[in-house]
Amino acid sequence: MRRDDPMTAVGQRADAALRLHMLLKARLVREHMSAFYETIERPLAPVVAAMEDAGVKVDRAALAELSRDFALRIAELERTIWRDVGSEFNIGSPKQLGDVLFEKLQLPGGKKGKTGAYGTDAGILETLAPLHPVPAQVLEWRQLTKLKSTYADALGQEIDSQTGRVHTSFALAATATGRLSSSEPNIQNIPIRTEEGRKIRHAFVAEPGHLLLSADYSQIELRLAAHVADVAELKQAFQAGHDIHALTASEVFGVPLDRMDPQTRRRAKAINFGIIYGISAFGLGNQIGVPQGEAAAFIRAYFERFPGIRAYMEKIKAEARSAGFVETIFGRKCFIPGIRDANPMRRAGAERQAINAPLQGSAADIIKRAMGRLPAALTAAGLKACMLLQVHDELLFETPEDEVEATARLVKEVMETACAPRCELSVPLVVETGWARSWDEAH
DNA sequence: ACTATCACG
DNA sequence: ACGTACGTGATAGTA
Repeated sequence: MRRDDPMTAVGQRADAALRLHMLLKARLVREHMSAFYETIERPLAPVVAAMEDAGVKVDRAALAELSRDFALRIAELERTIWRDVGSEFNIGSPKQLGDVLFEKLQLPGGKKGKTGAYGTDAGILETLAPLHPVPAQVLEWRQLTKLKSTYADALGQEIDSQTGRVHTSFALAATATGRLSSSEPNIQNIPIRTEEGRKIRHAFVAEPGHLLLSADYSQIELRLAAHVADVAELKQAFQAGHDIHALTASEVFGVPLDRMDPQTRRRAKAINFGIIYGISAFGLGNQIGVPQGEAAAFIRAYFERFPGIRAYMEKIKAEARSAGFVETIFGRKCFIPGIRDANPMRRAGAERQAINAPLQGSAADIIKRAMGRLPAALTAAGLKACMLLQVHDELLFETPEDEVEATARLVKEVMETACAPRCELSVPLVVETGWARSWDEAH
């Protein structure tokens, strides 16, 4: 474009967008991704735009009260920690904390990382907790400062003073697997796992006369693993609605189902997570607190019971090596850049990505497909529900109180049949729904 | 700008 | 011997 071209700035932008469109469309055709794009991605854009525009109501006063409560408890913990250490220091400085724990208090632990700093993350502090009161106090201090700074304070600043709502930005093409991401503020990492954290989630509420409806896929990635690896026993367990972690525990550890204990089931659950992540003995051992050798034995036992899973992992790694990418059930390509790396460690990391990406990515395809269909389905049913948020395997709606049950039934149906008719699964998808005035109670 | 940490699925 | 669980984003400290 010449500088003296009479075209306006707006016209130049439109021209650039048109050229970019032609370029990208040609690439979609060349790579046979047009149908995928038109089915999954393009219908999603207006849906996500409407979600961003709608926002979600957050109780500013509740967050402010939490902030004050957290501040008091943080200050008290700070005094206790300083007293037990015998000096004042910045607890939020990993450097100073490392010096305190491993030099001043002489707790056992080593340097690590290329920076030569002491590690002080939650796993390490948990290991040290039986030896001294300070590590557990620091863990609680960290939890409360996280909740205060990231959620009670920063999230509170994002609330629109007119509407009382927060409006996130969803990125549709930011991740390697096809998931959405959320930022400014990120509403895909709102606390839920601890009682204190749930107090934050409790501040996400419905307008008067309305309810928040949550619908989430149950164990979707594990179901997809059973499907793509074609493991008869796992598929049957999902078809029968059995407890999959208990079944895994029974098979791997030889404990009869009617005598299953929580500890054994918890280990099996960690193994199942490991399968989705592209399991390693180090990672599993670290997660469940057993030596790497013991974890390796668990993995061997698992593969003996479910040889189809191992076969699938070998197949998908070979596919990634030859093509440089793996595919989801709807045909999305997930590129695996390090798969031919000469460095064994980096290559192993890429192999875990190759195992995980089709599972995480297929789950992303499925929920995107459901999201693309839901607005029209709701309208056709005469329901006024508004889709607000997506958190990877969960959708959150705001509905008039008297429509919530009908909406829940419709949403569940659309989500559970999201694969049809293009790619039928050999395992059922199950969606659980719940509703309440607040997001935490809707679960 | 980078690192460590931690919130979520 | 090495040193890793998969995918994100926000905050505070460090340099």
